Amino acid sequence: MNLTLDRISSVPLYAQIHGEIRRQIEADQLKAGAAVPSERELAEICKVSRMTARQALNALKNEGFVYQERGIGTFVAKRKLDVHTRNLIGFTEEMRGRGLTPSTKILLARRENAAQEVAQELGIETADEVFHFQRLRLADDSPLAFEDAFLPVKHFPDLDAKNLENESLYKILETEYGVAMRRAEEILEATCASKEIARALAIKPKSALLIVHRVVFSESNLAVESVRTFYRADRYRATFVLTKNAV
Amino acid sequence: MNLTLDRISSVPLYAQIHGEIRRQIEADQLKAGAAVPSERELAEICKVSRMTARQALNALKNEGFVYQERGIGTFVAKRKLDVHTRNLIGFTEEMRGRGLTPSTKILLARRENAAQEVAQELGIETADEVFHFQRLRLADDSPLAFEDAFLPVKHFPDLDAKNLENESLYKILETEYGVAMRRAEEILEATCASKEIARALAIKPKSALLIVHRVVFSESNLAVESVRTFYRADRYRATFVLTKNAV
DNA sequence: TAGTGGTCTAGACCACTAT
DNA sequence: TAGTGGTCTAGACCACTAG
Repeated sequence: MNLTLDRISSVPLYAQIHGEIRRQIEADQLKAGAAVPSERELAEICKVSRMTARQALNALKNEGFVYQERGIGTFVAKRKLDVHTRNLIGFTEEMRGRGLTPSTKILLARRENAAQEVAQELGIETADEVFHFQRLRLADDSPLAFEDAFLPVKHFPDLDAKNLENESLYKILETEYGVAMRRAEEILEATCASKEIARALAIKPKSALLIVHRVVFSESNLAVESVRTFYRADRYRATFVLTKNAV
Repeated sequence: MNLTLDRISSVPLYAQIHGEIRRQIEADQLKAGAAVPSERELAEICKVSRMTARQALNALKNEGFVYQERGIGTFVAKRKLDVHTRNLIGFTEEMRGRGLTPSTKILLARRENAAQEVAQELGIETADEVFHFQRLRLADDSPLAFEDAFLPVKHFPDLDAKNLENESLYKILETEYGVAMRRAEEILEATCASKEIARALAIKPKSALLIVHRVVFSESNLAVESVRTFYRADRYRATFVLTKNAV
């Protein structure tokens, strides 16, 4: 295990350690079942306290990359299902992680007054304006999902003037408005495609769709986006890692 | 905030603090938006170190119950979607959490040799035996899901002799075999009901179904169960809370 | 300036596992 | 007995926010 830390960097030490080990697991340099340095070893290698090393391993454990056995050690977890750790990331990032090339076609982009349900989800008034975007999401140039998104205008003035077709929305919010995503609530359900959505996605009506309804919150707990994504069931499956006691 | 800890208990202090605050939030004694004691205050109240208080708040944050703002404080998060924190729990526990009465009808319970895919998911050989259970899951006496589950025989001898109809499977594994669940990988997808499943669930063929494919791992990283659950889309939606940097 | 959360240290004791 | 992870302490400095 070879690990050099940048102590001047603003990136916390535990995050550097976490990132390096995760990189080695993803690059298969640390193979499934292999031992990861123990907390005390890692602390010694990196010249940090045990608590800092522990924090790095804890994050890896919560992401499902390693597991720990008391009295024995820390080991790289075997993935049984093809689970891409589904963090809080946008479409663009997720598709790249799956080795696909994402692209987007904007079908609708306008300002409107918030419908009651949307206003409630975003924590705003129905008199307030929202951006309403409908986007067709493609992977390797073939339709994958239809997206219906709402964002509050007051927090993102002129968002509709940005290049939404080629830039990741979450990236724009972070770089242009300084709003970073922190948390999301998701509801997943199944349905059959309506004629309109079937046409947009180039599938037969009544084909199965996976609906992901997501409300995204910023670092300061602002509801930033309410979005429903209708995925073609034949091309998309959502993956999660669940852990007990995510402490 | 009124918090008394049992220092003799085997339950860790941070878990007691976490549990008590979570209880108050779920009972609406701590209302959305309300301030939770700061880390230092909580440490003072409970007579623990700040790191211990912090560990309790961290768990609440990862579960989406609170959010923290640097320089300001810790607050109870507003839930926008009707998200029941979907931890690593079984059907029985989940339904009770949703205020429904779960019941189960066993359709199939036998031993068989593991199919290749199942063997791979459970990390066993195809020559090894598995229990194969098919169960109809009901909520408030109405069909909700069809379940197809596989567990390795060698780790759970005589499991088929247990009372699977009335007891939670996960509870049996824990109390009878000392195997506690720690982690699961899940894949969610949408499909249309086949004739057989439609009949079992009392819905029309080709109705939408939500499939949850789950592989569950124990504390010692044993693959304990591979299960596919076919939920009626009209009666079930899966909910998640995602957080960035689950450290 | 006072208070907050974010990070980090250098220890400690415990229960557990393997040899 | 030696090593592991789980828990806990009593501090410290930092960047940030509010009044």
